[in-house]
Amino acid sequence: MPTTTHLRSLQALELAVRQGSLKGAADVLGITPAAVGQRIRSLEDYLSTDLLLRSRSGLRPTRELEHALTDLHTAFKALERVTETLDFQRTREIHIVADTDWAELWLVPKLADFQEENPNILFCINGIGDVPIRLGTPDLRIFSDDDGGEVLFRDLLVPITGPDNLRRLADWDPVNQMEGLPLLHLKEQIENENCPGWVDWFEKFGHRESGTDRGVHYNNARLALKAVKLNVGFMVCGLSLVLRDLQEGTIVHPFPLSQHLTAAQPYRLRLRSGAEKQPQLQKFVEWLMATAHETKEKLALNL
Amino acid sequence: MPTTTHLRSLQALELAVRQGSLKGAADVLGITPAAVGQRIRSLEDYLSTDLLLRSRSGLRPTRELEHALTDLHTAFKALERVTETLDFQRTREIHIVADTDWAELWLVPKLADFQEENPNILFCINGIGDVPIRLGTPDLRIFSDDDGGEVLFRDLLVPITGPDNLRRLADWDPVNQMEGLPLLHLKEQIENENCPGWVDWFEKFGHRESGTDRGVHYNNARLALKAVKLNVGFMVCGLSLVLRDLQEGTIVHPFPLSQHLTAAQPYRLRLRSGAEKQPQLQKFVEWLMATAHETKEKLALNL
DNA sequence: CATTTGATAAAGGTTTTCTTTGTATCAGTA
DNA sequence: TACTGATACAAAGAAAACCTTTATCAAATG
Repeated sequence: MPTTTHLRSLQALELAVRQGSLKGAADVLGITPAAVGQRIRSLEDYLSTDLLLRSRSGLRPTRELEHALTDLHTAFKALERVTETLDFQRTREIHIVADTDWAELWLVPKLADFQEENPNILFCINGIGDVPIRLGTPDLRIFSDDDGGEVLFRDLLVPITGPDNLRRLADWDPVNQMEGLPLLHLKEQIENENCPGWVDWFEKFGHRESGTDRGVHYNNARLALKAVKLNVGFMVCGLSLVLRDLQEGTIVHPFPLSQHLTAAQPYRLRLRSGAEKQPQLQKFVEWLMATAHETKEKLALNL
Repeated sequence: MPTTTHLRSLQALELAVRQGSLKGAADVLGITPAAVGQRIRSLEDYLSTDLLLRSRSGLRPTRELEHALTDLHTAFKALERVTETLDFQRTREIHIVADTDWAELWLVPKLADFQEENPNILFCINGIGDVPIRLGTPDLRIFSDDDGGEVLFRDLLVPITGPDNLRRLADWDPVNQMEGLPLLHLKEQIENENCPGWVDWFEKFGHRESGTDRGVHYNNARLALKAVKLNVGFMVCGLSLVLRDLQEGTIVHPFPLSQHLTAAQPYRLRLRSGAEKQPQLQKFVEWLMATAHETKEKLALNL
């Protein structure tokens, strides 16, 4: 009962014949041509028979090999079907459920970098992305709550507005500078005890006394931010979510950043159990932690 | 185009299902059950799906796996055929052509030790053995000539006889002790210039003057040795070939071993080119050199 | 209840396998 | 013919996969 050895050699061999070149096989396998050559040579040595007639312009199986070729193809075609059935490609996907604002304004803009490095990893974030949503536990959950998980960073909440609105401030009441100006609120800031907004900010830093809870309510930060950029008014927003906008000048912070509130909870990352063993998630989490760390440092600089 | 990874895991998986136990698969693969478990677990981790329902009494594939099982079997059955076609089993064989006497009296008796350690390696020595002879170059050639190759040891040639014959010596001519006693010759000793026999021995050490080339001729040492043990007469024989017989007392050397001739050439080992890369030959050559070294030292002790 | 058998876990070591780097060879082209 | 680009080959060191060992645990067996 001969148990097959040199499986990887056989795989390389089969591919090399199919592709007609070591290079071709190497590309498919995602390794170097030299490695493919070594795989095949090692089998040839083991059998002490030549299997491939090599030439620059294409390969040919030797007679020895030719007799085995049909079975060889059969085998690896079958294995490919196994591969598909067992859903190997799932291991190329990452499914994330996260705080909407954070996902839209922090994660997604930065994700392009990661995907450039890892074009084969597909994402599904809050149900949308490269691949359709799946049933079952997502790979990662990222929220600003106290349910545990690894801390990414704790956000700062600061007032922002469109650049044109700065002028209006200057002309205004010298004591209560914000009095009467249009406020934008996030639904969450109103409803959620732990999500500080204008009310808390005015309470702490002054600048306005009346109607601190009045103004337009937005369902999510992305829309509110859009409005801010159109100079609709003033909002209190996670600094981490708008660092780039501030840098680019599409929005401004009318008060010193020292006048900020601190988020009740940091953003935390929770990994589906078992997920830490999957290579694509290892990569992604590593990148995520590093990128979050960058943000954390930028926030610290602005204190 | 998903290229299949974890080939060995899939192999282990397939075998485990077929055998119904990790242990069974391990035995077939020639590795430990723990290793089989690891192979399969690594795939399960990679896919983050269970594939096998383990229990002491048998394994069952999970539903996930069940769908892939047909293809999995197809694949590895096909690979087995490939294996056979490419003649993997040749790599379990060692084909030796060697000096007949050396093979029969030195190699074969010692070979049992090696085969005990390596029960899967099959031998064909001078056309006979576990497997039939093959066309083409044998893996090893071992002869006492000057055609090059690695030296095993140089034999000493000494007179031997059956234990009962010693008494006859004692009663005999005090000067020419061997005069008139029955001599056994090997055909080679007569025909081959470089194969010293009685003629050369008497010439060098005396003990007999007439008819040193007379007596019975044998085609090979094994038969002659058999006759010696039956006290048929006296022969000159390679010491290495009869060390054990001397030790056991089934034969004796009537003269001090210092009265020996030296073989014209040592035994030399020549490996078929390319053979050094085959694992079974590496093992065997290593064993052979070590064992030959032992013999060499025993010969040196007897000088 | 003791024993045996088989699965599991962790640690450590070994072997494979891969990448890197540099060279040689061939086919097509100027 | 010399040049150029693509490919195969070789060797060495690095990385990853793989295996063994040892010990533990649980079910099956006597």
